[in-house]
Amino acid sequence: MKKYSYEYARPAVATDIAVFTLRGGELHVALIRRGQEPFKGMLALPGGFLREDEDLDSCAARELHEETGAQGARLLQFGNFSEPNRDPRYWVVSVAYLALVSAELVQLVAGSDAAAVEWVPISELCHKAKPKVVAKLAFDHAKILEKALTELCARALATGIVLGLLPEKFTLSQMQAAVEAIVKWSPTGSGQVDKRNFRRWVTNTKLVRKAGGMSPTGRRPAQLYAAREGRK
Amino acid sequence: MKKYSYEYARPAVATDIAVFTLRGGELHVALIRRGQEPFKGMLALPGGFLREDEDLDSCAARELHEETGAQGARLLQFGNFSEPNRDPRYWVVSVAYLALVSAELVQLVAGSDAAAVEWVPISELCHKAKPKVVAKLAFDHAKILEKALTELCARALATGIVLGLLPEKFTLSQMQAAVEAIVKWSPTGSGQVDKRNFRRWVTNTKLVRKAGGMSPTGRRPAQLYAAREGRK
DNA sequence: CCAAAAGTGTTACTCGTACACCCATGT
DNA sequence: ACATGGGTGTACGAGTAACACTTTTGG
Repeated sequence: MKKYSYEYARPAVATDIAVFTLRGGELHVALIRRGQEPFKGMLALPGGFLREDEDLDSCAARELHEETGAQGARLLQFGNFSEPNRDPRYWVVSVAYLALVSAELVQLVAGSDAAAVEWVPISELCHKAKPKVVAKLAFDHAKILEKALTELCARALATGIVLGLLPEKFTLSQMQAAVEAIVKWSPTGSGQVDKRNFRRWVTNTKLVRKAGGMSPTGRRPAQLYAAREGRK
Repeated sequence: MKKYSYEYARPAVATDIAVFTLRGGELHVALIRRGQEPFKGMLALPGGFLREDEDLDSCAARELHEETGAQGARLLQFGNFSEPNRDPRYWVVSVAYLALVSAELVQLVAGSDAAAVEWVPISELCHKAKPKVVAKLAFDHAKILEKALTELCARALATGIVLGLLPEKFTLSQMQAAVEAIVKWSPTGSGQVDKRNFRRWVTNTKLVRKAGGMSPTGRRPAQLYAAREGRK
């Protein structure tokens, strides 16, 4: 059964992914209800082990696809977790990613270990609009999620990362709502973004282009935009 | 001989460290002349394998100490390198660190594989004041060093990272020279720092404190400063 | 007295931020 | 007609970047 032998001890290397999406205007993260010990019944981040024929980014993309069906999403590596006994079973080093997916394009599927994947609102995991995760998660995943949230907040405005939360075409109001749903969890965040400043910022940084057409949702129709090529 | 067996393949996990210092006003990096195949005779970054009782940061600190004698230096994790065949011998995933040490406090020592450690000026590895590494290094270490340099440039001014290059007490001119020795390799860098702006910046950000005493070096004596506690 | 590095303020500009009103449409 | 979200410009303050001369010492 144990087919792989080495002269020195080696850790298993895994990627853990904090997959975020927007549902009903609220930021959610995809979590797995563990079906086995250890931490049976607890929530954990999806993830899986690195294979010999892939690098870490490919591994994260593969796991993301296997567990959410999402393809080509924005993936961002943000940290390594290597404390010796973070997994009670055996030695595991995890590389943590965060991913942003558009709820419309995703269907959660049961993972390879037949555990259920669910969208959990951040508000159920953190209290008081701070990135402090108070919920109990399996392994050190509370710590990982906390760092993911912190990274996400820090980069929400700096890069075009929010675009991952949006459908292919979107209005600027939707985009602003997405940013606000993120920065709500910022440690320093007021949680409010000025509409005119946001629109000036978004047109200066050439992250989006007019996509033509109007959205008939709401009262007055709004211009549709799309992410500019170069960074899907 | 092969005492460790696992059900699935596992990579060896290593840390590779780009150790920078200042010698004669020039930025140098510590490299090992490999004594064995593969890449025998070529230069490589120092590094070593993760042990079961330590996390990645400890591993990097240990390797740094073993190969340079430096202790308590500033270590910054900046990337993972996991391409499947980056090591021709077997499967290795590397976590890359950069470290800044003060030349005065360091004695390079031969590593465990009895290979020689040498300080190599960046100007011998890169041409044209850009962080592009043109020298041939073992494995993918040119790529790693390139990313290390890019990170270093990006953070030279943003954080107190340069303080690692300086002795315990230093003058502001020395500190500015250290910053300039780094940003010289910046992709966007003019390579010049304004003296008055630098001094205002360094006193606003409370990174240093007056250490008392004057340096007799140079013509007119200069105030001595030291890194403020909280961040050595 | 001359060479060489230390030390010191002000101005212009850019960027971020705060703020209020009219417009187009569906009901 | 009115309620709802879409869309627009300006003024102030903070932070950044450009700029030159006097001071202190050793030779």
